[in-house]
Amino acid sequence: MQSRFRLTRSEDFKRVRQTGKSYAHPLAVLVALPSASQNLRIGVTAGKTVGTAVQRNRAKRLLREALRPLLPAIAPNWDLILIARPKLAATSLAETREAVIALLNRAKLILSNGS
RNA sequence: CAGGUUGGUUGGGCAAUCGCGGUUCUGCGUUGACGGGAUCGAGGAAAGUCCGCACUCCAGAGAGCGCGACGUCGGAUAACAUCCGGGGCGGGGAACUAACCCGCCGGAAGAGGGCCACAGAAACAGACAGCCGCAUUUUUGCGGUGAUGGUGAAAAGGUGGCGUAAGAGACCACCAGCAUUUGCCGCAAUGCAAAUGGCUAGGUAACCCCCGUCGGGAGCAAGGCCAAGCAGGAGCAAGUUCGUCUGUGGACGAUGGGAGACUGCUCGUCUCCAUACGCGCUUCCCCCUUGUGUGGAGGAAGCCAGUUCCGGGUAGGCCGCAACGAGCGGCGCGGCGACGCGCCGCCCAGAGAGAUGAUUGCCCAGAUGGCGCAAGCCAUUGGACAGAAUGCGGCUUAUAAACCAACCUGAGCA
RNA sequence: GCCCCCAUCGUCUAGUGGACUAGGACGCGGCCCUUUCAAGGCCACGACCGGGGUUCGAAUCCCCGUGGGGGCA
Repeated sequence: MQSRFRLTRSEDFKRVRQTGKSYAHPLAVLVALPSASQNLRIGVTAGKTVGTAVQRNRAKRLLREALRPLLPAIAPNWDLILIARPKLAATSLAETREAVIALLNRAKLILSNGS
């Protein structure tokens, strides 16, 4: 996921967190908000409750890697935030991917149900 | 060979595919939220933020006070509380003890103050018991005594003698310790030796303090710059005349005026403003009136004018800031060493919600199990602590395991 | 990232100039009182964040670590 498709500005995060709709999962939380722009933007975040810097980076990399093959199937015009939870640092990529797919399905953001 | 100790190095390797960040080059019937190539991309601790610097801003005539840090000697260094080499004391390490390791280091004689609970007579000096002398009403008073008892973490140098009423460095010998002087090795601390002195001086300065050295304060969210806007501030400046039309409110034109921009200046050109002042609008006060701020009269204050300049702070963007450095690697020289000097070569992460990940194969340590006398073979498993954010030098803390070198002790062989 | 502060029973705190077997309140447990409950009374349990050091002696002083909190024009 290239950086221009990420959420970067602090106020964007604030807006999505405050006005978006959130979906919870034991491993992560998804917050979604329809956006005015034509493109999908995704922010991945891990707070201090996840653990040390190594564990936070690990959690964010897992979420990005789990998200990467799903990107073409996700509906555009959305701003998304994925928030890591403490258990995520100790899980595998396959479990993370299942969690992300489940969250996206619940938010009805996956366009083609091919996979 | 066994055991122990210290120092150093590494911190899995190679390959393939997909993906990410920086720099740079580049392609185009499609200049894109486009594509392609090259190259670089975490650590020994990046961590804790405990010290020291660089750098930046603020303050400041100079100096001092205060506060803080440090304190054996010599050296290294940009600097340090760090490092190297030496010294002293205490502790650990085979209950002694080797290599070696750990901690501490000015001053309590030489300024002064404070504290030393409980116990004990007494904590730096005041006699509880005991001993001795004198007096005495025979059980007390006065005096001497730190040699004895017990207390305590600490009790007036120790042993022996002489001496005495009893005792005491009061005196003597030896020992321990202190100060001064001299000599020797050493740059020095220190050590060794001798002489002399007074014979004794408790501990605590990680209590205040004294002496010496150093430090102005804050920290890259420092700090600098930029576009737009806002808060705010400052300057300048009014209402000319004439004509036409008219619905009498005004509109248009001309002339002149004001402010500004362009320019080095003038001319010139351009933009904006004004002749909005009335039966005006807003608020307040007061009077009359009304079902009612319903209607009316009066008074006060404000508005009906713009334009130019200056101009924040936060958020945003750029710089600081990632390629020239207390830089890295190699070689040589000097030094016991920390380190320094010279030559050659190299350019080596840099974001700004934060780039290193995923999958697969082979190999390398390691662990477990099985087979084997052994070398070894097979299977399964499996890679510590941990992620740069202004940079650097240290310290401290976390860390699976491997390799190399040196030293010590013991045993054996030559 | 940079810079500060704090840590004492389950909770809130006192003690910080060394003497402590660490005090108090609420809570918890037991007993008494009451017909019972509450209130009250008595008793008990219960802590110096961890490790080193200085000192005769450390909650206190010094160093290192751990955890928590706060600030940054």
